[in-house]
Amino acid sequence: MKEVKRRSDCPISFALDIFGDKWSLLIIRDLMFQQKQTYGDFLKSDEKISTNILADRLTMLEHKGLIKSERGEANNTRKIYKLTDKSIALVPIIIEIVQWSALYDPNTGAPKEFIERIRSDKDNLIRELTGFLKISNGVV
Amino acid sequence: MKEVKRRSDCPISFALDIFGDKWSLLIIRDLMFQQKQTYGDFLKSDEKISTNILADRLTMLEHKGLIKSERGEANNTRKIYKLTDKSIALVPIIIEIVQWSALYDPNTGAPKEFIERIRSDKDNLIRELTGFLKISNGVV
DNA sequence: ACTTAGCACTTGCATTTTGCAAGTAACGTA
DNA sequence: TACGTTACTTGCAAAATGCAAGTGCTAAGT
Repeated sequence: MKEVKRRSDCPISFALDIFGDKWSLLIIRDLMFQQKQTYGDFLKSDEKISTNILADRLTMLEHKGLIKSERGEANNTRKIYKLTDKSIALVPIIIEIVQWSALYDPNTGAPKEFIERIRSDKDNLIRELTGFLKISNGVV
Repeated sequence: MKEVKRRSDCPISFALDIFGDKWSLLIIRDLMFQQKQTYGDFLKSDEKISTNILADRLTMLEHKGLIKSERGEANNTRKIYKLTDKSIALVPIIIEIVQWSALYDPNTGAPKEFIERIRSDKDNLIRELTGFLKISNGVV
C-alpha cells in the first residue's frame, strides 16, 4: 500500500487525497444506501471493482478513518465493515453529488422521489439520514 | 485521450466518471476561487500538476462540458479557460467539501471567516458565489 | 475425521495512467 | 530578425489498475 502524502493545505486537495479516486466513494455509497457491508457485497456492485483494488481501498479507507471493521459474531469468517463519524459526515457531499448528477444525467438511476426530496427538503433529509446512519453504524 | 465509458447508472458513479480523479476538481477550484484561467496559471498551483496531465485534463474537462476555452482578444497566444453552467453547478459540492475538510483537517488552509460563513449562511453564500461566477464567466 | 463450500483476500502479469524532463511550434515584443 | 512567452507534445520510467488464478481460514455436511 502506498504512502499518503499531502499535496497542499487546500481543503479540496485534502479531500481528494482521501477519496479522490474512482472507487472509494462507491464503497461509501454501498455502505450508506445499499445495506452492503462485506467484501463480497461490495464485489457484487454494478461497477465491477476488481478484487485487489477492493482489498486495497478497504485498507486505505480504514487507515484514513472512513470505515471500521469487525468480525461477525456468529460467523468468524465474515468481516463486517461500517461507516464512521468521519464518513457519515460526507452525507451532505454525497447528497449534493446526487443532485448534480440528476441534473446533468438524463439517465440517472436515482429514484425520482429521492431527487424531489433533496430539492424540497434537503436539510431535513440530511439530518434524518445522518441520524439513521449513526445509529445503524454504532456511532454514538 | 481515452474514451469515457459509463460504469453504471448510479449518480455517484456518473459524477466520479467526470471528476473522480486527483486533479480535475483542483482546476475547477482555481477557476472558482483563485482567478486563474490559463494553462500557465494552473501550472503554478501548489499541487504541482505536470504539464501533460494538465493538458489532458483540460481537454477532458472541455469535452465533458465543465470548462470552455477561448483565445484572448489582445493576445492570440493566450488561451483563456472559463467555467460553464455545468461546473458552476458544482459550487454546492465544493462548499460541502470545504466544510468537511475544515472539520477533519486541523491544518486546513481555508480562511476561518469563509468556514464561518459556510456554517452560518451556507445557502446565501452558494447563491452569491453562483451568481458571481455566472457573470464573470459569461454564463447567461 | 474428511470432504466440500464460502469468504476474504493475495499473487502474477499485462495494460493503462502518471510523473518527470526535455523538446517544439506559434505568436508577441523589441 | 532575434528572443521570450505561452501552450502544449514527446519519450521514457514508475506506479496504479484490471483480470485470472490461487491461497488460507472457517463452517457445515456426511
